[in-house]
Amino acid sequence: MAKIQGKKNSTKKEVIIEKASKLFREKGFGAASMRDLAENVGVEAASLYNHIQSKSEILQTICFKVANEFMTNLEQVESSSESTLKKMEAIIRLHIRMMLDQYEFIYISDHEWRHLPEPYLSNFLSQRRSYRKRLGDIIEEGIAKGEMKHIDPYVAVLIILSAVSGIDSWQRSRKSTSAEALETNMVKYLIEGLKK
Amino acid sequence: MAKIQGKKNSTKKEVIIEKASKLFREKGFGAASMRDLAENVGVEAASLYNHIQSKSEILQTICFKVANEFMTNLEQVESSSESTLKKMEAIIRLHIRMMLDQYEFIYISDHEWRHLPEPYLSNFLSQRRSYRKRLGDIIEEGIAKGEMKHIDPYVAVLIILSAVSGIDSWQRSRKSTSAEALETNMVKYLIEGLKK
DNA sequence: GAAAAATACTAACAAGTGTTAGCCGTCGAT
DNA sequence: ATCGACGGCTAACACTTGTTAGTATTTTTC
Repeated sequence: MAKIQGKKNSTKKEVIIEKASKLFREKGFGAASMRDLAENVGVEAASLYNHIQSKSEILQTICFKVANEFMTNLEQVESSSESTLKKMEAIIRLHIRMMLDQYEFIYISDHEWRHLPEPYLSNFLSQRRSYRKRLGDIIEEGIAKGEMKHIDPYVAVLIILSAVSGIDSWQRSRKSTSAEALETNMVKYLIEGLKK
Repeated sequence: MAKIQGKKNSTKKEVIIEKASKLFREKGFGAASMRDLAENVGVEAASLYNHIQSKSEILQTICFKVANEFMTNLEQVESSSESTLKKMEAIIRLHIRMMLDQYEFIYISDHEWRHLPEPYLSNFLSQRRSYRKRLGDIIEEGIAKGEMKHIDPYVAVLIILSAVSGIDSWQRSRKSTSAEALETNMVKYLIEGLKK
């Protein structure tokens, strides 16, 4: 029953989702067609439906895979016994690294979630809201403990998340700056801005 | 020859572009249809073509209007005789304010430029590259003059532009934080991260 | 090797896409 | 009063969309 198609030991469904993520990023979810996708997979459009149920199921899979991964990692950080600054640094580094090596998935989760059908859309947004809230709580704690400067936690979260998400416009022109330098400099900037 | 339709003294073409910007933001350029737009304007789809030439002409108009506005303001700042820190602060404040009161236009210019047809796409991207380069030059000068901490200028620009662009996800949930507080806190964070 | 399950294909659907042609009414200018 | 431009309308075009039915072909299981 299992199939070992594609390049490595991955389901055809996984291959489809991988190709789709590349396509969705390039053209946007709305402008990417199933016939486009089929051609990239090397198959006729109708054949895709033996592995997936609909176009938007692909989007759902990608968005929630990313959301869950971030959520899981946040819980791990939260339950650690580091300082609040170290916690934020860990989260920032994680975001940067995921952006670097799961670029396509994260880009789509960041930019194409608008096209999720209900009730997934509401679900996704509520998960996102919760994530940001919990990041804000860490910063609030950091301020209370005197480890961070007095700043609106929500604005700080906004800046941090937007900044790492902006790496997408670096991805193409990765000429001058290396990945390590990018991470180092970003952490420097973003953490210095928090420190008291 | 001029017509005084819409609400204020604005051309019908301007009304169309305004409605379109709202629609493109909500559904994305690809998913927004001309019939959708027509309905919002209060007219049949075909009638739109008495005022515009194509769907993508609308996108071009919006994208280049925004790009030119930013470019003009950058030139003004560049030619001033303020310190490099003041220059960056002025630019950041300008970005935030434009994001607040020209939200729809800027959002589209930020997120939907991918759908520009050539040669406008290349043109747009080159203008964007130039803008970032010149911002980076200001920061480089700030470092050389000892006003800013040693940081990769390109990364700093990336962070700043992404952060202000991220205000879009604030726009909807503008409950807790006021516009002034948002600006104050953002400037605080972003400038503190630069200062030596 | 036969039976069964999985997955490919072709053809087609109903709906929606941007856009054009051609027509008709409403104005302001001559 | 007439002309001509303007801007609205209806119909239609040529295509693309996501998706389904039905059938053939390949692959797995026994």
